[in-house]
Amino acid sequence: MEQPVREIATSRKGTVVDSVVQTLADDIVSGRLTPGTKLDAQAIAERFGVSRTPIRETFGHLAAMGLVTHRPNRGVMVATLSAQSLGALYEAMAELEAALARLAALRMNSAQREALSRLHQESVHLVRDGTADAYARYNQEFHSLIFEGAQSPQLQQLAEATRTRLAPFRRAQFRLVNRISKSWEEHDAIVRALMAGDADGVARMMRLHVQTVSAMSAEFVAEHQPLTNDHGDS
Amino acid sequence: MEQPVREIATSRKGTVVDSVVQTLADDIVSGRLTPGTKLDAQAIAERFGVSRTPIRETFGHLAAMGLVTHRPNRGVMVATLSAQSLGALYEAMAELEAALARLAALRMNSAQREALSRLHQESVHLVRDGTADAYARYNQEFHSLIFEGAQSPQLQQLAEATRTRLAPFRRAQFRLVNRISKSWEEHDAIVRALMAGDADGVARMMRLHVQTVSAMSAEFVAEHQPLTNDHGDS
DNA sequence: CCCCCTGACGGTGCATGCACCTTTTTCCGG
DNA sequence: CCGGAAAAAGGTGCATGCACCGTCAGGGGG
Repeated sequence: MEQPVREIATSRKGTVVDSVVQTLADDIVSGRLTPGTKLDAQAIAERFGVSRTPIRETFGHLAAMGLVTHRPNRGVMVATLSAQSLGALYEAMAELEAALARLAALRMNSAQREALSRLHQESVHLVRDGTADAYARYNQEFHSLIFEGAQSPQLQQLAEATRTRLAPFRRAQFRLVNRISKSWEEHDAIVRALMAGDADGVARMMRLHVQTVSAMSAEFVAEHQPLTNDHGDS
Repeated sequence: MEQPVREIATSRKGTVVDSVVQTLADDIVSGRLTPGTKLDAQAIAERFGVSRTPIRETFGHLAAMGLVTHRPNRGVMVATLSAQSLGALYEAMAELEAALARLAALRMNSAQREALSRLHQESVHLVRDGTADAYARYNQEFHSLIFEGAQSPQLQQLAEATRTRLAPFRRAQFRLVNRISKSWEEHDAIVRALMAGDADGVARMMRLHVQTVSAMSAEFVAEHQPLTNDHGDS
């Protein structure tokens, strides 16, 4: 037996298990592990050069995040979502983002408003000649700035957790035709209302914006991902 | 050495650890374990007649719920919240409940509206001659009916999780003078707006209602609980 | 007298081993 | 040849043991 290849870069951590959580969560969020994939505790343990005990703990964390589902005595697999569960998650996301946007409209200081406005304006060119990835990065930053502007750490955390759960299913929504330009226009309306201090208007627009994304994503999933029944397949 | 007394009632479940999670979570939520209490893995293991391994996993679950904080190599303790963290949590709760109330106003069917209205009307007498506990139970039921009426499972779950996190700190807010009658009046306004289908109004009132509870709770905590320093944690 | 270093102690984090549950394969009856 | 039951194989859940880290007490140096 040759020594196993440890993926953990620096062992200077106070926690071995958290590294694995980070890595696996990123694998799922980034799509390297697709929904439905079964996670073999032994294989992962060997992959990280640790025993199964911390891996089991890792699975617990991932399950708590909703990234994997855990059936007793039957292992864990990357979470799959039925169409309605996905819709429910998006609805939650829409309400969370609407609430955060409303608070942001009430609380952002001038520097933050400036930063948001600048980011948004500088992204105009992405609409015409940006890649889906580049726009996705801008989009992420846009929403993050609003999250921070809301100055509501717990609500922000809930939104980010929900965003993480949704990540495996939002993979490539910006590839849909015209989605980028529509998205940018929605952002534009949001920015203008936010600058004007129209809190309720911002909330309403943000809710609609996320709902639109939801519809797009559902469409995309329906086209590209044959199944997604909650559990129990074959 | 007599055999350890197992607290787990029936062992006919599919998960030994979940029982412990349930029990400990309930101990914390109900106040039997107060914030700041250190949890000794060995003692708990013996108490439930199991080894430390599943207890460690249990701790992970509780930490994920935010009920305990986990310092690496230094054990876990029942979560304490600083005043500002508590405020942030209540703010999140207010926004979640407002969103749920708004959806409930849009989606509740007549049977659900009827049930809510009846519950609320039948609780009138609690204002004058009910105990704090009795009113707390009605209050719980009131909010639960609205949660269900919103028909948004994910958002409901977030709200319930947040409610659970807050539980250790809301212990006896209804003991404050006049709180019960004020609370009932707020509920009354909410019910009337909800029956009228005024979604935005319901949301606004619910947000204010929870914020009021927040202020009461903060006051109560300030009076009865000397300290609570914390540090955020996943 | 106070501070810091050091050694012992307690407790956590992880490895390993074993029992049970699930699943699959095989064998027998129909 | 096919269906079902029983046994084997694989994997999960938990117990136990050990190494490392954090904490605290005691002693030596400043």
